[in-house]
Amino acid sequence: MSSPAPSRSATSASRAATSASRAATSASRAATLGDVASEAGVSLATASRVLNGSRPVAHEYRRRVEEAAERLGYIANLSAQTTARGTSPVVALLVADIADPYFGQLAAGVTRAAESAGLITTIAITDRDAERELSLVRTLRGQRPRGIILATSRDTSVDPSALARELEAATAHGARIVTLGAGVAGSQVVPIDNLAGAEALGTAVAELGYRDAVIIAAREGVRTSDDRIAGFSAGFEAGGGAAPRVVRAGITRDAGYEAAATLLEAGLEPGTLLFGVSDVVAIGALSAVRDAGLVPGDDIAIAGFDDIAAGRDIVPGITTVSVPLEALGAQALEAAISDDWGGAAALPLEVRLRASTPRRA
Amino acid sequence: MSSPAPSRSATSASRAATSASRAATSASRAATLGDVASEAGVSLATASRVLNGSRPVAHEYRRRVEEAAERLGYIANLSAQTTARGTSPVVALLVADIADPYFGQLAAGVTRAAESAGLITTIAITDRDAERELSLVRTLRGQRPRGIILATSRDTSVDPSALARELEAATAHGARIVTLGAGVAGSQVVPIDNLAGAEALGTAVAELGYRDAVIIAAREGVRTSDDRIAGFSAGFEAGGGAAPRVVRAGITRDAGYEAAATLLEAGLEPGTLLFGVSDVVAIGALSAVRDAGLVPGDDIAIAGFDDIAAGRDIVPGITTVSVPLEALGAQALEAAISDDWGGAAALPLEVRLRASTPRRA
DNA sequence: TTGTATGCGTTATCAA
DNA sequence: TTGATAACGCATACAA
Repeated sequence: MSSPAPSRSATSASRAATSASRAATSASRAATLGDVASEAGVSLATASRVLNGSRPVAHEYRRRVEEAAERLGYIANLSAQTTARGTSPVVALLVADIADPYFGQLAAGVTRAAESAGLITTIAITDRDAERELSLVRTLRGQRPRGIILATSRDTSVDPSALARELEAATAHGARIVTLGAGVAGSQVVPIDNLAGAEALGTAVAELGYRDAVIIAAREGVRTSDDRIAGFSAGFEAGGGAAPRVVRAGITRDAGYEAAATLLEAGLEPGTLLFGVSDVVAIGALSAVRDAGLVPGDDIAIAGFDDIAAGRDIVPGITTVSVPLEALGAQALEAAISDDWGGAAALPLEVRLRASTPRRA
Repeated sequence: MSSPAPSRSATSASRAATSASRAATSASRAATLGDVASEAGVSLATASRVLNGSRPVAHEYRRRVEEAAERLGYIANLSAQTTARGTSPVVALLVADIADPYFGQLAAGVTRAAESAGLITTIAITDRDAERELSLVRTLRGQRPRGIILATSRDTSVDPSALARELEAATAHGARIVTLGAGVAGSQVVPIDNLAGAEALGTAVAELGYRDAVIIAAREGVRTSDDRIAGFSAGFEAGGGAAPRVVRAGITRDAGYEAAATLLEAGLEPGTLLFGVSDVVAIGALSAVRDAGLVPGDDIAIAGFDDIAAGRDIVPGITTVSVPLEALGAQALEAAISDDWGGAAALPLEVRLRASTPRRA
């Protein structure tokens, strides 16, 4: 240990020392491409070429640059790269509420696909507020993202022109706009056939013998909600059910709970079906039914939409329509980055009949 | 309509025309600060000063610049700003799995706080893979984020030095590192007192009369899991319970389900308590108990940890320890951006006794 | 108060 | 193949 290092390793030893002292004072400054170049004794251009593999570089130089970069812990400055290249490796994702499992699963799909495409995902939350969405798109536009994925509620009661303008501007920046579900002008859309799915559900529960249904939905204008109302009603009536009554509550678990509780207080015919326009709503409703001392399924039936993972552990199992959230997220990313995205057929949604809607005697 | 425009508005009319044609051909190029400056007839510097309000600018110029920016739909290029300023308005968030409600709630807390601080959140998923985490930190480092928040499992069986080096490098770039829960070298830590919380839980259930418990946990080395095991065991034994057996499964709902199913097949004494180290695990276990034809709570008791929102609708209610996820996320963001973050006391975790652990006769 | 000029870290063009 | 050097879009020190 006290013997001098063999001369062969003298160089690397001194380099290690350099690197160590660098690390010690490293709170100072991050290594730049210039640092790498001079450390390697080559020009800036050559270093750049090695590190992003654009053009051929002699083996020796390549090696020296790579070693220097390694030694310095060099990582390219993304912002500088972006300004120089004029294109950034980020996709922006707008969701209504990331704590909602629906959007969580969606985000997982987007993020996973993005990462495997070497892209970075930026996420923003609209809290279901159209103004907020607008301002967020505006902000995100500053990033010059490769794509913007809108997984937020379309609200038909809000003038879409402001958003459209903003999105058009983003398009001018080279971003590709993708909307999930109900599309928006000038965007590619990854369709979700809420109408057909809800109709199939309506038909299925009518076939089970239900004749009275109340739909717990979002305020009028929320596209997804409205489509599911329309689809369900059509299917339900076609199957012999009465026209469902619609209660405007909201699209959260608590909204579902409150709405159902209120309905129950006002008196609800046993055998009535409560259809929550999303699983979280249905789950809330189910809890309200139980808390009212009734048996969900037997006394009051429940159905939802989405088939979120969290629903698996609810008892009774909730009848719902499965939506392949992660796959849709991946599809959205695909649409956002591929040059020749021919559009996609809506992925099939499947009705899942479970114990929350037993066959009526 | 066919009459000529009054001369007063000629200018603005022609500008409108210009702007319109711009919009028409707008797929071409995004407006830059230079465009705004020349449109307003001022220098680049003046335009810049107006738009980021740094220094005083004459009213007239200010107005012209603002109007020009508005007309052109100008939004500053964030990358260019970042390279020029040397600091970026982004914080990076690393989570194990964004589809997991635990991380979803956490992410919501971080993102909300970030937005209200004018920051953009970048999100990445480690899938609980330490190597992946390392490479993600490396990638994110390229963004020169203001802060990096690690909400991923610390794994004591993995050599932390590589990650530490990477984080140190990020620090050199000016990023502040924040870890949630078990800290990592060189980072600020937003503590989660898993040990104390679990101990309180162990004590509480022992007090309820439980004497036998099995802990369903992650593989050895996952810090959060290990802490909860240790804490629970200590509390349980202190309260008179037998030393709990530990089953290594995983920290997902399915892992909880499988582990519990296996345990039940092998035979489990009635009155045994199953403690899942997180609610998702406990929820899975609860379903397994039910699927085995037993009554969760009465036959086999269940307890979890986290008090995730999705647990509210599970029946029986799951005894757990509440962790203020959103608040912790907000706290983490605070730590990541404030210059004088003095550290924080661990937020109090509270035991919530529910029907899944009835008092034993 | 305004404008000029320089710099930020990269990439890409053009000679050599 | 390599190296100067001019962009990229913006911020800012300095001069006017």
